[in-house]
Amino acid sequence: VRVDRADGLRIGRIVEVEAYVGEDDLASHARFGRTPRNAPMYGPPGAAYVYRVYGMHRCLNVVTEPVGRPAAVLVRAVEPIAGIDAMRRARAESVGTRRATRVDGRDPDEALATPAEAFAAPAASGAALAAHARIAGLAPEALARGPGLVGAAFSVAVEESGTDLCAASSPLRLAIGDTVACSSADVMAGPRVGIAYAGEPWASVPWRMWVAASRAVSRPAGSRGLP
DNA sequence: AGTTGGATGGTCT
DNA sequence: GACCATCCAACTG
Repeated sequence: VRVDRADGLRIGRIVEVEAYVGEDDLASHARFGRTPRNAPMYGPPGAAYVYRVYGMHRCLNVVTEPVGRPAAVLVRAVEPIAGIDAMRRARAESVGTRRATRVDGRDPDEALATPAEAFAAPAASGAALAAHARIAGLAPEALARGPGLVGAAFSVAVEESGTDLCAASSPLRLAIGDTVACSSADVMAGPRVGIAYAGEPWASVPWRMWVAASRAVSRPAGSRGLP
């Protein structure tokens, strides 16, 4: 995946995904049929489906099936390759604006006007400064190690939902990388995360897949620190 | 190292 | 009005 934003190019290798296929998949956003939000899932493959979760995080999906059959793959983790500083700034901005709002009671748009200011955050609260320092110290593999973190690191916007990820003119797109190489033996599969509500068989079907050797794969809460 | 609760607002019943 | 395809900080031990 690669994104061309104002502050430069960011590129990463997708190392973890989850598949959501069809309206009968009770874990899928398409389980209620077509709605304004999930409409891109019913559109042409290769498009983005971006949605907001828990009121704050953005998740990036890739539409995968022909028109009329709703399906998408959630990008759960990305191994940064280029634009790592920009990813750090984007991560700090997303956390910094939230903390500035909550802690200082300031308007987020005024509190941290630019990504650079967000990263430096000289006027931010102690809590915001701590968050920025933490992100500055993260290993590159930890910058997009989770679906919400991918959205933050690549500054994915819900307004980009439905855009073509395969067009060279798109700021956000998929591209064939240098290290495509991955035999099926290098890829592990297991149940999808955070969808227990769907019930069986959907809660257990092994449609989460990840590159076994990658250190950028997400970890369950409680074992999130770098080894 | 593992668990818990808070943030936060669109989306769908 | 309830529910999240989540992350983080603060807490326990």
